[in-house]
Amino acid sequence: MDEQPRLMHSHTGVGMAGHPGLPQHMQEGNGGTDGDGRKQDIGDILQQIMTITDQSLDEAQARKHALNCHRMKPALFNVLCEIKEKTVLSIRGAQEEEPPDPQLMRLDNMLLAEGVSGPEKGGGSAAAAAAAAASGGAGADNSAEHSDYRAKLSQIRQIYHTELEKYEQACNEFTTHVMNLLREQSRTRPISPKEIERMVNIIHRKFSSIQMQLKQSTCEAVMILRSRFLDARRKRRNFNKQATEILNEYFYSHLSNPYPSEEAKEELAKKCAITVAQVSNWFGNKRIRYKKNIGKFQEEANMYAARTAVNAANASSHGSQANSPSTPNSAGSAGSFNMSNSGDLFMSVQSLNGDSYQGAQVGANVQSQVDTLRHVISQTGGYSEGLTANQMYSPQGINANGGWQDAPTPSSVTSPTEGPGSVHSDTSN
DNA sequence: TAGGATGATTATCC
DNA sequence: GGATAATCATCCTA
Repeated sequence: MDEQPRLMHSHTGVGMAGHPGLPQHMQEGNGGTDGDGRKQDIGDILQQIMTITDQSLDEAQARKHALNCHRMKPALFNVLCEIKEKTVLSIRGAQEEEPPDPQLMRLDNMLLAEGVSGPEKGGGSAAAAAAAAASGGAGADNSAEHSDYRAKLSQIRQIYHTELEKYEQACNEFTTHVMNLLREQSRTRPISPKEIERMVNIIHRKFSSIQMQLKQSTCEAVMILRSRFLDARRKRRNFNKQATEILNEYFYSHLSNPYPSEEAKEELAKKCAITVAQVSNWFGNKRIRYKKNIGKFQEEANMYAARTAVNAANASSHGSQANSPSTPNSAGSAGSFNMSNSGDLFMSVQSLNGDSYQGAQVGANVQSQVDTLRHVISQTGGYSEGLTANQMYSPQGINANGGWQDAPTPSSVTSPTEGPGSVHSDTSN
């Protein structure tokens, strides 16, 4: 009991005496005989607390009960809470104000953008659509992959939400448990609501770090899925025969300047049921491959030239249809465009095997040219540089530098046609 | 199954 | 920004 005055002094020195937040009955304890009595009470309580650990369990329990029932306990408890709050918590509180984790924000944003978190809006169909658009592929072919992507994304979303729910549930349970424990303990030691709140925050932070791992894993899964989906765009499908023929017809009919305008590309794309980007790709590939191996493409060129000639012959034999003829494409060709202004197609025509176009409708004059040219070609081994005005087929569009000659870019696939029989070369013209 | 054909992608140039 | 050239990846056919 010798220590009692020292202890009291110590505590009052910290914040009891004259403390603005001190309860009225405690403040009154600074003077008077009643005050001396209360001091004695508080000293008593503190002494009991100090010695409680030295006692046996039963004794301690009994002492705890006695302390809990002590008439000065609430007052002392409040003071201790206040002291605690003003020292430890105020310091920690300042440190707790942390900015939001940028990594977590990135993950959240990504999950939101991919349609994994946030309200369900088609299971990330927007992302899939964007990916499909980026691929430039035709919609029909992508639809299967698209739905597959959505299904897998939906699966990821479901797993994510299930796990997230589990985490949240566990977090809530644990928080409740800890809060109950603290409330229980707050009967015997000063635990303020603020401290409990702080503890809850700590728990939430711990669980949110676990959630971040979940979010990270989910993001990785989405990225893998996305990359696989985008890789799928490399899986190409050959264009159908009809589309290839339409493109080839245009290419060989504009051989001197095989650079379709945007309009022409759009129209070709529409006719071929492919995208404009695919048309551009096709022409890019065709130009380079044609230039690299003209000889190889000669037969093909001849074939398309023949078709044009047939077209011309048809036009000729069926009277003047100069204003609206269409290229007699291969059977079943859905769309065709005028090849008339396509004089690159040589003065006359040649069939590869002689049987690809020799229909009854071929005009006699054309047939005659065919025969003549077939002869010439057979003598020259195909393409002959010696051919001049009546070149069957020549890489006339390519200049000495390996580039294409300058020629007006056709403004449209359906360019105005020339009169029947005007199958000629741009260069010769 | 090998090899050519072909659509797509990428780096580079103008 | 569009064209070219090289290359990749897949399709197709003998």
